[in-house]
Amino acid sequence: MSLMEFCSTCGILLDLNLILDQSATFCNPCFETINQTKFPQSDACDCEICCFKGENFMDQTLNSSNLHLYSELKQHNCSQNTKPLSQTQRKRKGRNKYKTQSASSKKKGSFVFKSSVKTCISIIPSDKNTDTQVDIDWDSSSPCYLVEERPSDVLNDWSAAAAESWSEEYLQDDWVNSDLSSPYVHLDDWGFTIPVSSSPPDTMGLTSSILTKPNSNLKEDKNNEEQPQHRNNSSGKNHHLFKKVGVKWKREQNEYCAKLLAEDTPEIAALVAGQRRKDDGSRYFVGGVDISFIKGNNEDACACLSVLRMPDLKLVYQRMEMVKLTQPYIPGFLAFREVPALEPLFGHLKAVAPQYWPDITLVDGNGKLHPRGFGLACHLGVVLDIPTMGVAKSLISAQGISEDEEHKRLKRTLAGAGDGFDLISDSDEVLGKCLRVHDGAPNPVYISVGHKVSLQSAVWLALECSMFRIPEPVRRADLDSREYLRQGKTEPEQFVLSHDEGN
DNA sequence: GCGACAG
DNA sequence: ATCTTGTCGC
Repeated sequence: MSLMEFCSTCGILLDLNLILDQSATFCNPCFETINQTKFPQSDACDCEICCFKGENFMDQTLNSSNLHLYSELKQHNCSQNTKPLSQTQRKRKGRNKYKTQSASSKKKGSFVFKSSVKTCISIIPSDKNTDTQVDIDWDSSSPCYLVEERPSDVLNDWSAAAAESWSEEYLQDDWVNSDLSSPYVHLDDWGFTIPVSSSPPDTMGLTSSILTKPNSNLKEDKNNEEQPQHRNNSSGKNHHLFKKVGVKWKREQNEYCAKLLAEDTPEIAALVAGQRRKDDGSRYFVGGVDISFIKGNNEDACACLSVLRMPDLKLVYQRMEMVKLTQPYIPGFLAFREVPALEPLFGHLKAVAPQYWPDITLVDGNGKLHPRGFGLACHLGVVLDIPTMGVAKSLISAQGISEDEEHKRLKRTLAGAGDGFDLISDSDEVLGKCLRVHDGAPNPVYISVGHKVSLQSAVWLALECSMFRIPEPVRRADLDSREYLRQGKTEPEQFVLSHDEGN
């Protein structure tokens, strides 16, 4: 049973069998025309409810992946159908993804440019209160430049201010101006190619390619030929800021990685062997950490450490406090954002309730299952020298592992709690396990070694402390820190189970 | 060539 | 990480 679809441009009835790209709702002739068109610049819709209100488009060429932007714009410009589409309507239009994931940031008048140029990382501040939008080319041969693009006619004042502060911060780092050609060469052992030049020419290429691209602004077609030249010459209007943060962070990860222990300590081995759970009443404790955020603010967050007593999963200790996260989230470098916020929680625990010091801590993120084998769980474990393991809710692409068809097929074979399969890197190392942790939760979770624990033990522990899809220690940390924020609390909150209650 | 990549 | 709405299954 096929649905009726009409071309968004000319209105002709479409033959659905001929549409290759399901997100497209254009007939072939219109598609061809559009495909060579640029987004109209400064041609934003002005209707009250439109999510493109106040939006400026860069003169990107339309293609099948950004067609939905064009159809949205077109729809609202023609002043018809100004009501937002219902979810089912959106699904039929194939624009569900766009609506649910991007609409909120679009509303703020933010602008995100996805670089198509290799060898650089582009950053655009999306909102003065939110995280920096980071788009990274993960080609392993890419140098690690963070590039900020802000043509002055596209981004407004607050982003200019944000960019200034970023640039100041960057330039204070000694390594920014250092010669990259020698000190970092050893990183190549891990498969990274490090840029030799101290200025990133490809980035300039990116910039000029934006500025010189012919701009077919629909409203000003007379000026089309002149404008690119003009803008390209007035380079003083544009600011370009660079940072080589990835190089520094990769080096740090490699240094820590040498200290990583992916085997059970005698204590963990004994615990898993059941020697800590005999009827003499001895129990063990499992910690869980997580950080929750307020919508629209990626700096102020609530960090939480929960400790549960096993095997009854009773909460014995918890601390939540507001933290400032100064670093942006960059996939592969999550630890640099979250570890500084999580570390103090363990200091408090030691001071206040050392009797509840966890035998192992579950971390909301990956451990060895990571592009460089050193994710958040490893990082936290090594820094604090405690046993940790990673529990991630979605799969990170790393070392040949990705959510491909084969992976999806394997996931479907998992029938119940305890079922799982190894995640094997392209160099045949088992980096983690895709594991169904509970019968009621068909979605698996990704377990990997953090520090001082083997994968087998980590899997056993994950199963041992799960009542739902997410193992209880991290789940409690997640749920409670979210609730803390929801109630607008700001003062640290601590809970310690008294000795009497405990028995 | 582009996209996708924990939280 | 955050947002919303709808849907499915027990």
